[in-house]
Amino acid sequence: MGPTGVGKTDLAIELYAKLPIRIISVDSVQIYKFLNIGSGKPSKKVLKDFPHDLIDWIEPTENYSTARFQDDVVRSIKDSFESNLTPVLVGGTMMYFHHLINGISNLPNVPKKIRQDIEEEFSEKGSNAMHEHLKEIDEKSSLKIHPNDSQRIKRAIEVYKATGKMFSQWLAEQTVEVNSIITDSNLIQIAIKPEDKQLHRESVAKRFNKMIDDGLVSEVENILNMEGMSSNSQSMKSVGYRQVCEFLEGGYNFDDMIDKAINSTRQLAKRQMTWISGWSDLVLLEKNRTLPKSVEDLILNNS
RNA sequence: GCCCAGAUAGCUCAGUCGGUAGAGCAAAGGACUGAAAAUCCUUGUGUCGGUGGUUCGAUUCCACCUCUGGGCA
Repeated sequence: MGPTGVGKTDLAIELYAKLPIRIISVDSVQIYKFLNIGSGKPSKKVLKDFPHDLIDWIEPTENYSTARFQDDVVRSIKDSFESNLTPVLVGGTMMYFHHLINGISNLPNVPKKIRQDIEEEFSEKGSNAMHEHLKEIDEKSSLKIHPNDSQRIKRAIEVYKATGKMFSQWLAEQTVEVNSIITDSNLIQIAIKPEDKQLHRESVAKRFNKMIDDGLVSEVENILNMEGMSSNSQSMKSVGYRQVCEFLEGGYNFDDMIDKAINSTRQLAKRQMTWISGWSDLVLLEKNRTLPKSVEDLILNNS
């Protein structure tokens, strides 16, 4: 794991070349088909020679979630062990890693309709009024969630609407269990962090400019033209895609779009680093450092 | 050359009827239970262009200078 643009894929590929492993992607954007350039997805050729699970896994019109990821990744890890390959999970979606390792409550699905209704109500009434509403139905959650935090307010309300039970109640009752596939495994957690902050800032800018040169704008145009797609789709909310959509809709000029996208990418990397700095049991690698020998030994012993 | 406007935080700008200043963005730190590349929280930052004058006190008023726009020649 590690922030965007530190070379996680390269390291995984290197391992794949010499050890019996299976690469599983932990990336909430590369999971979408057609989001190639802007997600930093490995090329078709690389993916053919070094197959990754959970890349090109769902349509860009779909909504994905942490919960769905937990199911998908556990299945993938099982398959991997069954074929005598050590699963190597690679990616930067830190919350997916977090819940895989620490578990997540088993909560019921919320029907689409309810979510849409709340969405509408929200844009009518605004965040503070909805927070007041949450306070009436589920005070405990309202205390934990900041009145500006629209997303978490919506989530708490939708769970209540769908089940008649408070979100806080669900969390209290549903004990969080870590999947046995994790507790039974010999787990090594490795993070790559940028060797130098300033250098990483620059490489993020370079990387985005290269995405533009590689045709990110037309990639986004093509995706938006697909049946059922719009700039409101969840997949188009991700860094880079969001700013290009805004540019195509006339909100930003070209140069502003590039600046905003680079900034957002840096902010993303910072948030990813916040996860990492509080992470326990982590082997920390600087960029360009090779894996410790112990990791290779473990993989060999596993299989 | 003349006239006008401007010069304040890293950037864009607000403001001080004279008592040394504040927004947005950026930055730094943090949170994170089905959108997480999402969503949100907290916190700085200053020779107020330079020199002099008036004043108890000037970033604020005045003069000159420098620079940057725009207009007229």
